Amino acid sequence: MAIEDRKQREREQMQRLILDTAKEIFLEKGYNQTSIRNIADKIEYSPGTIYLYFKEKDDIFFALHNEAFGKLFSLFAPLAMVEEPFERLKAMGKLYMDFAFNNKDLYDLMFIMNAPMNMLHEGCEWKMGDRVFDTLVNTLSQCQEKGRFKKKELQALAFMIWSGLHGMCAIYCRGRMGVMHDANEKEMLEQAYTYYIDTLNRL
Amino acid sequence: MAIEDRKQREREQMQRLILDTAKEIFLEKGYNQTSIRNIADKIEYSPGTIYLYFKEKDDIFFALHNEAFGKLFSLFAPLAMVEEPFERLKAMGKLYMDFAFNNKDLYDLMFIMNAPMNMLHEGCEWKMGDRVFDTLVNTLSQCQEKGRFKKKELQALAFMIWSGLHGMCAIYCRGRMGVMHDANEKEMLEQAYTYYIDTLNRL
DNA sequence: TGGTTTTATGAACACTGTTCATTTTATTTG
DNA sequence: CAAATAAAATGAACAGTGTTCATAAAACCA
Repeated sequence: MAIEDRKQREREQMQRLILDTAKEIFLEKGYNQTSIRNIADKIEYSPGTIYLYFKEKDDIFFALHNEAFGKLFSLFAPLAMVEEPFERLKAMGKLYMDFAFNNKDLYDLMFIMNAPMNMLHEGCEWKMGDRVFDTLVNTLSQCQEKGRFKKKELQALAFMIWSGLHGMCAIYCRGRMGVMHDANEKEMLEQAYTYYIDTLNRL
Repeated sequence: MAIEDRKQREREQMQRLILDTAKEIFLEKGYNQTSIRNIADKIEYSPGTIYLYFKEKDDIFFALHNEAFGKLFSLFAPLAMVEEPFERLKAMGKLYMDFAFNNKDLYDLMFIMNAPMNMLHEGCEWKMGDRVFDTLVNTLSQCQEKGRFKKKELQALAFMIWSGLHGMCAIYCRGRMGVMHDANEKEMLEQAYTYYIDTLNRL
């Protein structure tokens, strides 16, 4: 039935419209200012309509969180070209940090905010996080095959390595870099990253 | 005038009552459930009264954030006993991580949430953060005097080292440890910490 | 005791997420 | 094409939020 197809298409268009508008407001004014009414106003529909397309507010943010991961994955794609696993690891870390620096609010939504995680009901896995983490674990595994990170348990090692990057990004995103009083944030992040790579190199 | 003293005392008692009650609700039901009305109900005052003792809601959370730092500092106090700076660094890291694990919500309030940071008006320093960071920088400086961390810029090094710890704590606090599917969270944090120390040792 | 200052109140304002009876629009049937 | 049915959109209503402020109560001073 062609009508059903169109209806499905219209439904997806409406969801897109809501998501795009929500993202726009979110990136401009933050999570709290992105209210159902603000979204509804902007797309010229009533608030109730939004609930015909998303079960609750954080469903919208979960969807945006998923799309933000899509953006990160597309940045990671060229990494497949890098043969040497440790070189790939270093490039991946740089891409990860640059992503956080250039997309502060998206990074926050993906790795810090509670909103999207509240949508994962009990025992339900965080697919996007898993995918990033698996990529890291695989790379580390290949590093290990080449003689690096000897006798290290991969999960814990990956967790530690991820934490190093996330820590810098999270401190940046949540405005705690002021402890380095005069320092320029970007320069500080870059210098810290070189030290970070230094530690991985010696591990 | 003795009456003024009493009034001042009563004022402080009221502030204490509000803070203690806010902390109680916060630790039990989280930030969002800690509303002015919930606090007012519990202490049997009207909502408006709270605004006679705190300018706004996040003023209360800024005060709680400060007191949480007090708790961390008191845990750090025994570190002064540890002569060897690198040993002190390791002990400090362990205390920091244990604090986060045992006081998830307080750690969140101190190092992740936006609420208390919003109270630091433009150009106003984050004293509590500064104090922790300075402690770290000093310890690293002493490590350097003993020949460790050669040719490393202290601020950036401290930032990187702090980030490693904060990353693990933040991933834990914000429920992103599920990527290590079966793993026990506490065990994982401990193993990652030993690897982390390993990296510092080789730096 | 009377007047003044301090403290407390709770209604009101402008928001929030969410629900649901009602109305409008679209599709199918007679 | 018109009537009946199904789908979609509405916006008022509910229970909540932070915050303000005119009013009322209490405490203090003369």
